[in-house]
Amino acid sequence: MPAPTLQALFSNQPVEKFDCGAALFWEGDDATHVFEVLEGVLRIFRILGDGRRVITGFIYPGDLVGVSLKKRYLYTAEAITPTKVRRFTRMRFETEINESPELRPQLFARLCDEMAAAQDQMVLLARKNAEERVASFLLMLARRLCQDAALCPEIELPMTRLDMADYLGLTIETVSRTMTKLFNRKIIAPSGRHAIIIRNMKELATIAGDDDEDFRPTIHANVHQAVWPHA
Amino acid sequence: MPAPTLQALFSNQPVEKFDCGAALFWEGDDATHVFEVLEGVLRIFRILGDGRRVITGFIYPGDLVGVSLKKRYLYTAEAITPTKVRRFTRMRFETEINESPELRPQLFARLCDEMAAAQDQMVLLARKNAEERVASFLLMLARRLCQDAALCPEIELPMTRLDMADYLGLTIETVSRTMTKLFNRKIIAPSGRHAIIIRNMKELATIAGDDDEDFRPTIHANVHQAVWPHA
DNA sequence: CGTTAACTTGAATTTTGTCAATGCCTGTGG
DNA sequence: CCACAGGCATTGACAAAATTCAAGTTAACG
Repeated sequence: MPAPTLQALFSNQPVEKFDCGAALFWEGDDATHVFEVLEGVLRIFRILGDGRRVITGFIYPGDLVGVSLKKRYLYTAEAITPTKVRRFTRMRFETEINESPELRPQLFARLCDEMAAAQDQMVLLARKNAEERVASFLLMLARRLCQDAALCPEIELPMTRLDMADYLGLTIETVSRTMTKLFNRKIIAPSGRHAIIIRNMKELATIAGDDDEDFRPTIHANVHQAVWPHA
Repeated sequence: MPAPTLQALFSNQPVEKFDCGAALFWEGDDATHVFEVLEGVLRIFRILGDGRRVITGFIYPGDLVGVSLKKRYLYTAEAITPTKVRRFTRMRFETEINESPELRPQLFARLCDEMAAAQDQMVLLARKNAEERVASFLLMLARRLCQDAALCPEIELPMTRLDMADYLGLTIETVSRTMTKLFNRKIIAPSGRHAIIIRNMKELATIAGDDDEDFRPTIHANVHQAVWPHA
């Protein structure tokens, strides 16, 4: 018996295909299934009452969708490219996880990664300007798409500019202008509309602010001394 | 033997006190312990290289801190008010969780709640304006501090305006101005500097956009048809 | 009761969003 | 294989929202 992994768990399930724009599930649907993505890219998003859309993540092959949830899905998952997935019922998935001491920590680790990504995104949305957001985004893709980013500077952007905007909390125009600026500064180069080449990874990282996001213990200590008066 | 709960798990650990401004741990520290908060309020935050601060959450009694993590803490946790906590070593905590089929789903549920909160926050930061952000924040506190919000309209705000600003992705001035507007419109009333009274919960919820954040399936279907040209 | 930090308010500036027009891929059909 | 249509992306001019800078005001604590 091979070492049980999350991938292996799904490997006997039939493969399903989704076309561009097709939804795996909708926000508010009963959370009945968990999916593993084999091929393709998905966007997961929520929509406010007046139509504003927020993309909370992009899903790539190897990722799971629909795990970290409640009774109902908290977001819609939609294919950006032709996509292949395998699925489990939620109940069966939970049983399998619960019964396997090997699988549990794997799932836990994934949730922690997801949480870490969510926090990075909160930092981006709360305090980074347009240029920093776009740079951070491109850098994240670069890191996700290949381990040694220096080796494969070409990055595919399967999502539209509108997707990027709704992920970065910007408008499509601001994303476009910011990309143009990065092109002009030779930090990236266009490679068709849906790919770029990173020409200056170091500079991109500097702009993104991913360089030295480090804490500086001596400083914080007395800066933010909040006082609780009604003790 | 009583039904095992996460609270009970900590109940034999000694109680530790932290003063205002004291840190339980720093971003980047080895993640050695998990904490349960008994009393007080904490802020958890990260700092960018140039000093910009992002508060990713406020922690109240009953919450756990330091769980959803990697080798190192991803954020600093600092007491906003005099705080009492109990702690476990991470290792011992993991063992206990792993050995208890009752505790595991409880922890899992908490992580899912945390993930859901993180997504709400991403929506807030990506697409809501200042007024919506502040209203959402006050509403969240109201819901957290008492079940039936109508019954206890007074809400304590132990954090400073700067804390609120760094949580909401705004400046301290914008938070102040927005609060003033809500005061003038009689939606909330000040109760000292560190508490408010909600005078019109319904209106506050409308402003926050928490009313009808519902999906409208018929609309999305063909709106965001991204195309993948390089198939 | 005075000192100091926190908060509020105002005016000017900057960034990003909005609206509108143009340009360019991409996929389709001749 | 090429021409064309339609969506997507880019660009520009203007408007709006939030930030920045600069005083003032208030409230907590010694």
